[in-house]
Amino acid sequence: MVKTSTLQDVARVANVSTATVSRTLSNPDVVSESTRRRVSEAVKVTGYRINRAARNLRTQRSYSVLVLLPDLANPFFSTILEGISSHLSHEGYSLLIASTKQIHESGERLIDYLDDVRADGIIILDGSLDPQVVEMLKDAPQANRILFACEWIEGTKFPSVRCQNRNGARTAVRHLYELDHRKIAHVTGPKENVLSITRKEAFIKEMAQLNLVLKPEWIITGDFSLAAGCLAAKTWIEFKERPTAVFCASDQLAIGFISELSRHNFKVPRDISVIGFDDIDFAEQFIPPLTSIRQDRLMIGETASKMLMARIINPHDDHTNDTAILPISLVIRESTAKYKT
Amino acid sequence: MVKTSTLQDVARVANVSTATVSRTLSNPDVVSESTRRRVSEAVKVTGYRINRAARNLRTQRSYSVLVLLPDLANPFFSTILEGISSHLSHEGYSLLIASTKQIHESGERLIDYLDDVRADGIIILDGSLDPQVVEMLKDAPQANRILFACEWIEGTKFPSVRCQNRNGARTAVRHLYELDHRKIAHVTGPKENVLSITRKEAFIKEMAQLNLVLKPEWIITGDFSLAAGCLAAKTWIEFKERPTAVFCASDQLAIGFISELSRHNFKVPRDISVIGFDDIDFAEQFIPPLTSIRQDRLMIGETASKMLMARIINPHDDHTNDTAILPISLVIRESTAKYKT
DNA sequence: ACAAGATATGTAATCGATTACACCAACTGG
DNA sequence: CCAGTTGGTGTAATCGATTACATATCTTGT
Repeated sequence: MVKTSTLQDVARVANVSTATVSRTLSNPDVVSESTRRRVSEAVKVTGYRINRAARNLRTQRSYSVLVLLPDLANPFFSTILEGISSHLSHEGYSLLIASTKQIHESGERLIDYLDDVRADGIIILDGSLDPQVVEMLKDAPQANRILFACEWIEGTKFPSVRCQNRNGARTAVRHLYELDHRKIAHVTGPKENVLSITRKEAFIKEMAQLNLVLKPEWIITGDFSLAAGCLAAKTWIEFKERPTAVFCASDQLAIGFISELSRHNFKVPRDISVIGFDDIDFAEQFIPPLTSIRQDRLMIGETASKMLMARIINPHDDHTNDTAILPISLVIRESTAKYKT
Repeated sequence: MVKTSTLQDVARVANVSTATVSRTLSNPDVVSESTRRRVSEAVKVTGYRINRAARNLRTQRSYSVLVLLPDLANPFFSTILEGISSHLSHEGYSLLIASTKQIHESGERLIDYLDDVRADGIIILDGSLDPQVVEMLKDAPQANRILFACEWIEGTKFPSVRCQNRNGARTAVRHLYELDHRKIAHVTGPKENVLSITRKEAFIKEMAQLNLVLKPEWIITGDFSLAAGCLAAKTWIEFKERPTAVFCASDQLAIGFISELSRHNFKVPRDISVIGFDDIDFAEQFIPPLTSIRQDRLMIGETASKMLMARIINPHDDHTNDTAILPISLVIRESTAKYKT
């Protein structure tokens, strides 16, 4: 450990008290012009750097936010993180990361992060968290420093940031409908997942709205992954009556689906039109470039960070049920095409 | 802020001093069996949670490690993070994340992160950091708590974890050679990047070794991105004499390359064999599935974390020039094929 | 039976920043 | 000319865990 200079050192050099130095740094308006100059000079001379542990202890805050992901290795989250990170660092906050897997393994309780003065708030990007864990959080007084992003937990009061999932599903179906598709399948995310459920419901509703026939087997349960997309493709191939289009609940599913088809010499969009959800980076570069429902992940991250920050800084305002729902957009590329009989 | 119980509270309940409680928790062997039981009981009753800020202040450590990335949104890094994260959390350490972009923007100096007692160590995943910034680090006494992973900075003594970059390039060229390719191009990463340079040099050397002709224009400068891959493809199309195979310095380059070709009705591997580097998740699902040089990113992360931890815990051992070089492997898929005249 | 060591525990200083409170000087208005 | 206000600064307590040192009790060997 290397000795760095402390407030005391600065105070000595500037010939003022530590209180004055502290004030100068955190609230410059209350000190006189001349003191401000002397202190600034002293800070420069001594190379003073604040000791965060000391400040954290005294103020009972950590000036950092924890983000929980189900799986760090999933590229879907990285842009969201980028959004969170840039806003936090702008506010002088640090970003802590943990995966929910590890939380379970290590037996730590989520609330501990808040109790420990390790994090001032938590952003959860995993709606499939153990309900038991969430239950414990719900009534805790610290619960107002927790926020869900992308996913959320139905029936709880935690604030959340998400995209227009229903509208996304509706838009996808409409797009296919306008391309003259009438037999449309859907590959879902994980069975219990809120996103899966929301998108599936909206899909079914829109199909009904448009008076389209929807055979039950055309809804194929997946799990957002490439592998599940491959499986779904195999299912599609086996159908006697094949839908001419499919709405996949994630781009990864769509990409897996198309890959598997091409292994069996089917072509997209010649044999089937495929639309994904998310518009991940690869969607554009995939062959064929993937038509998708775009979520602005950077904005999701930023919005989440801003909302959480507001709650941290102003804990007594009533933020109950704050929910931000961000717009989606349809990005038309080459995996969908006019249906030709 | 919610009042949580402190060491004092536990001490009162267990009817011992705070010193004893502290010892019981951090060094159970030195207290008697009966005290241990009483304290454990008291901890349970009071719901005691350690206050990290207090411990950090007293011990002058933060029990956290900072990882610096050039770009959080790049999926290449996420698996490495997963590896780091799982090891750190296992050791009771927290993971802080920041992107080097922000470092530059905010004008913060790297060393500040260490001084602030915000991090006990730093893992840098960005070899293209401003040399000036690195220069400042070099002679600092805290320098032994910095480690590079994947990338590194030539000529400095910082320890690093990386893969066999030379061997990777050599293996790629060999693979193409064995498929009877004789005219082989190379798309590089960013000009100044150590990885680019290392792989390029190894590429050139191996071409010479095999007595292959290498026209200067066959080495196309890129930057690891999808977009650069597209550009490189355009360059290839323009060649009067087209190489029959290309070694791309990253999978993203390779995927961009192939995508662009297919937009111009070229087919891989019919018209050209393409091999990438990294073996990212998408490589397998791409069409055609990508032949690539595989790096075990999980292991890179874990190894980096372990090495750094050793230095943090045992700062006086001499770790100078520690370098771990992890093996690569050739993953043959369908983007490379026998050359047919 | 007693010195010397081992074992278990308590006392209190300490890490470094923040901030309530006290204080003083300078100014204002009647 | 003085009470009251304002602005600027200092004093010292405080946040909660760790740990050097002191103390007390118990072994053990001779």
